[in-house]
Amino acid sequence: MIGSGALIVGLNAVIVAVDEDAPQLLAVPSGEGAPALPFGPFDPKTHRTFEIGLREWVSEQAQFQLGYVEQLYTFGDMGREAPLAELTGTDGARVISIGYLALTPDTSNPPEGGGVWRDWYRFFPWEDWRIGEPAVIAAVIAPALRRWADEAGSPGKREARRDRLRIAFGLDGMTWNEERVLDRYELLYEVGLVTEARRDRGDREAVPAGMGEAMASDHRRILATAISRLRAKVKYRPVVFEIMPERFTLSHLQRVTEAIVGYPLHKQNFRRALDRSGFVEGTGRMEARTGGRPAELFRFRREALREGPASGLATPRLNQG
Amino acid sequence: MIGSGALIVGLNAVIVAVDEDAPQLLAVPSGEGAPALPFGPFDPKTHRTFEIGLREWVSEQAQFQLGYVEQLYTFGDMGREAPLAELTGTDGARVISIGYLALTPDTSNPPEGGGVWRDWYRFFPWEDWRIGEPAVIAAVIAPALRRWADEAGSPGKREARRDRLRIAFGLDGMTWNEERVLDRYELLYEVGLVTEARRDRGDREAVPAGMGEAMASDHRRILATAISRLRAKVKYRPVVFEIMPERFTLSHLQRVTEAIVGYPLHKQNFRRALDRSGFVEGTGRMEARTGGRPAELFRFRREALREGPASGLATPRLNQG
DNA sequence: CTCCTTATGCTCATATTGAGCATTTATAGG
DNA sequence: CCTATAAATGCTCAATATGAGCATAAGGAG
Repeated sequence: MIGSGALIVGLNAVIVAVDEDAPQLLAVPSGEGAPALPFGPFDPKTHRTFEIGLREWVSEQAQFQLGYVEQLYTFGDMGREAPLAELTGTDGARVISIGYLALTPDTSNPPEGGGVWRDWYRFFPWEDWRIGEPAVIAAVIAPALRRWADEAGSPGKREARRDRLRIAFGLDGMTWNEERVLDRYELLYEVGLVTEARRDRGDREAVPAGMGEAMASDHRRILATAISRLRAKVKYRPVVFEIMPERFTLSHLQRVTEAIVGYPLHKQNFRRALDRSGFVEGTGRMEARTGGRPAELFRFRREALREGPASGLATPRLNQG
Repeated sequence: MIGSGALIVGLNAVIVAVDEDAPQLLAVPSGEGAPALPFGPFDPKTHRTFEIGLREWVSEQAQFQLGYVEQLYTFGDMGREAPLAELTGTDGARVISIGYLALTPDTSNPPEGGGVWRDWYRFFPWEDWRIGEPAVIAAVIAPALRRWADEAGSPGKREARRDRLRIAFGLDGMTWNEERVLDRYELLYEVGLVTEARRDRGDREAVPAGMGEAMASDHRRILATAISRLRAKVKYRPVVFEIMPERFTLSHLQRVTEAIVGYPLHKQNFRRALDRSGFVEGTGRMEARTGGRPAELFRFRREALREGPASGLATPRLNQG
């Protein structure tokens, strides 16, 4: 056990794969029961860089090679450690976590080490707009947030709170911005609508139903950061292909993209833009689909990265439900 | 002195202001002579969050309040510490730096603590395309990079190196992407064209002229990260206003934006887009300019943040020299 | 009073987007 | 073999957004 005042640097990985259409996240069990993100200590003596350290313990623990890896953010607020103590075996020390986003096309093998793949929308039900606005927003979130805004001390604060919730959740005619995943989570935390918020202040009362599954420590915040980053990134870098199999149909690519951004896309326009981007090329082979005309199998053209200026996939929103 | 094996977490701030038109950076002297970024240790006992810690020592050391602050990246590669030892008084310990970008409109007072404002292009001459392609690219960088590519062991590696330099520097007809500041710096470091690269491997031979001023430790890399981030961010968030004075002319705003992105903008189109964005409003007051028709003074409409979906300034490139 | 300089206004041709309609090509069931 | 269905693809059209440039307006300096 390490005494208080000490500083521990850990690495947390949000490992994302995709199972046909749902975005999947590698979760490991934690002592408390709430799922956690894979966590590994950073050892300054043996790890030359963070990324090397990360790849090393992931491949050790989960028997699993990471492909694309990107640093997200470093989390170090006081108060993170208590819930982590059990998980990391460090008691009282300040724990800093460097969060990483990792993408892999490899979802087949349920990885070793007790990890399981979990649909990320299980933790963020309000983020999935693929089949329209999630009911929990109108039923639970919006009313609770408005109540919270009304309770503010001064008229000025009330206005500030109202602005904040309108921007975060696209209420009152403002448009929903799918990239504000972290803003929304932090707002819900502050208002006390997610389990972690109550747990962290010792309140054992349950939150309303539909607010998603809690995670250990501040891992849900880290996941929110990862989703925000990934949703932004698909639009300016062809990262989706890091989680696609070698060959895929355009519909599959669309389903995966939709799963990431969280809203339905206009099929024809998605294809038109994809076509212009030059990111994919047909293989001539067909997929033996279920029902309907067979689709051609495409593959990612890595060369495209060298050609144009770096851009990602267009995500033409499909309006109307 | 702290023994090796220990881990120190520090905070580095890239503090940016703008002096009429040049982007300015707060630099402090380091023991070696090369300028450094302000650095402060992170104390887990007293700092509740990184950001609080950062603001605290900056205001203490530089007598100076930070406005906008954003975490950039956490740097921890082995080998950073040697050059830092002198600067931080820690010898042999592994030093991790959490880099922050801070913006302030306050450039007037040369801050306390020995810091000075420095034009950031002094460290990155090849990044300033405001008056056309910097001569050093064709004269020094491109030939050296091509030589490096030709020296690669296998044809495959040669091609990979060629691709890399073409993408990074927009050679051979590829377009220059102003956001790849970090890619370019890392490439130059790898090739040994910047002083830091040679210093870090004990080579005392000078680099070619025109490759910019070196900084302490890996601070130039941190600065490159900051510039990359800021160049990307101005396009999707109205962050420029964080370094503008309360009132400004549209030309001034344009000059500052140009200074950040590093290329000239098409004036009329810049204004048209700005106008549509609703970010600014005229104040009716005029600036007593030097030469030419007086310009109206504008101010940032903070309310605009609440209105549309979050976007930044359009940066319509002005083509032709 | 004229020229120079910078601020502003406007126009036009060309992409890019957002929405939908129309065809083509399999599979499943009489 | 013929027909209804389900997808995959192809195309069209109007509404915007973007890239370039011409034209005017308004001070200050000879």
